[in-house]
Amino acid sequence: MDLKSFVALHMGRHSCCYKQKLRKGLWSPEEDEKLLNYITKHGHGCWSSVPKLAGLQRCGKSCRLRWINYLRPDLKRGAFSQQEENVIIELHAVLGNRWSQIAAQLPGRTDNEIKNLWNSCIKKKLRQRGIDPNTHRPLSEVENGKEKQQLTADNEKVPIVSNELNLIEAATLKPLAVSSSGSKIINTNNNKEGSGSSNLANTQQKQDFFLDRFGTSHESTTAASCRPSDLMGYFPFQKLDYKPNIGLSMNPNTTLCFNPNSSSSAMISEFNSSMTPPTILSPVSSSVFQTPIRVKPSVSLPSDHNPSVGSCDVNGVQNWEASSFSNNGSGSSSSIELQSNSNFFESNAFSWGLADCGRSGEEAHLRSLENEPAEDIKWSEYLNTPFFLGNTVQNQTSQHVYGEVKPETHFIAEGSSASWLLNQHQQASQPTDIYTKDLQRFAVAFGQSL
DNA sequence: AATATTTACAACCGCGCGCAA
DNA sequence: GTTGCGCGCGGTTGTAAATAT
Repeated sequence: MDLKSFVALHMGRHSCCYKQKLRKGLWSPEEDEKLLNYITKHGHGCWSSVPKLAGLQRCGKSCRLRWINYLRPDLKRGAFSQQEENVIIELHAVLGNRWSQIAAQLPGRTDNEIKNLWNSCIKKKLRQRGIDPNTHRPLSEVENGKEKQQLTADNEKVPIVSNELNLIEAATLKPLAVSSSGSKIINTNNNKEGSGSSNLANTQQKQDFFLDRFGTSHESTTAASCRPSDLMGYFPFQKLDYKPNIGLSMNPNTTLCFNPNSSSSAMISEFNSSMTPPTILSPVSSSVFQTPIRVKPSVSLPSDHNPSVGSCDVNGVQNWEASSFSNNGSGSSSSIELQSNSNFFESNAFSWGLADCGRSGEEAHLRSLENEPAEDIKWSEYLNTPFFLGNTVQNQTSQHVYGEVKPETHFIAEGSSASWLLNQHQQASQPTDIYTKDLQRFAVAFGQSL
């Protein structure tokens, strides 16, 4: 045996393959049949023992992979639909290269399949449309950002993610470290006061949060590589100079009630005035906006975490007056000011995903009913995306991803992005860690923006 | 028709995590 | 606390088919 063979046999092979000479490479139909027959009859049990019991000259790991990626009976075969691609793009914007989590939202698809599709197809499509597949932002913006970052790196140690970090801080309604800063006028413009020293104490912590939550292994080594678009979907108002007084009512338990007296139209008009492309969408559908949203308790905050938030009525309905949120801890009525250069709405990622979706008759009907601008309906479409309605994804074979608006009086927030993301996070960490708490705070705050 | 290149997909590999001994 | 094992994940490589030259 020459050195090359020795190395190939002993170094490049998984430990389970050391002892015997095992087959590698493509599976033959006979091998497939053996494995399929065995697992069909006995289940896989311990994978390391499967090949022996099934009469295969393969390692258990290889058998497992073959089963999961190819032989499993519940696999959906065939090309990815446009809807599936859209889902992948949106989920990738949030989750990064967490293929298994993305695959979990696409029944019948494997992480490997999705990963391959991304690397071979979607990446290319996005680039052709001028979108950076890593950041989900326009390529020009990304390139400019890199240049700017290079120029300012030495002078300003404020990471690019600061915008999003500030946003999430705003959304959490109180400082991550309460004692660090009393003033919380959130200013997410780069290089402005909002990223000043009072926030720096938390910057690393928050950065870690994002890197932990969203970063991918190859992109998480620097703050600059944390994709700003990771927050797409979290903050549909990112582009706005958002001074919400949306009259959202909520109390500490489980139910969010939107105050019908509140003015969403003001926000919408403000929103409309700040956006340009026709594919950009209004943040809310009034049909959704005026209806209660039930939130699972796991999403809501214990009142002692945020005593300034709301009160509980006898029905367990949380009265959460957005306008009365104090972001400086004083309890006085003040708005949460979000100013951002993070051009969520200038990013083409979402519009790309929606570009193929025609306007339905249902849409027009709703628009006429509500006498709202077209963008409102588009937003309701968006809210109906799997990103917001995780359950929709699970059942995506029966419902168009960007399907019709369902004007129910309420919907379960378990399927909303906030709780969905929380669930995702809880899968990855202990629920008691600080980041989960922050995310919980965010989840509550996100309900506000719905 | 032959060869080179690209594409799409399958499979491998290393690493890290959880768990039990 | 350490070690070994099984498993799952994500990055990378290998390969066959398709396409271009």
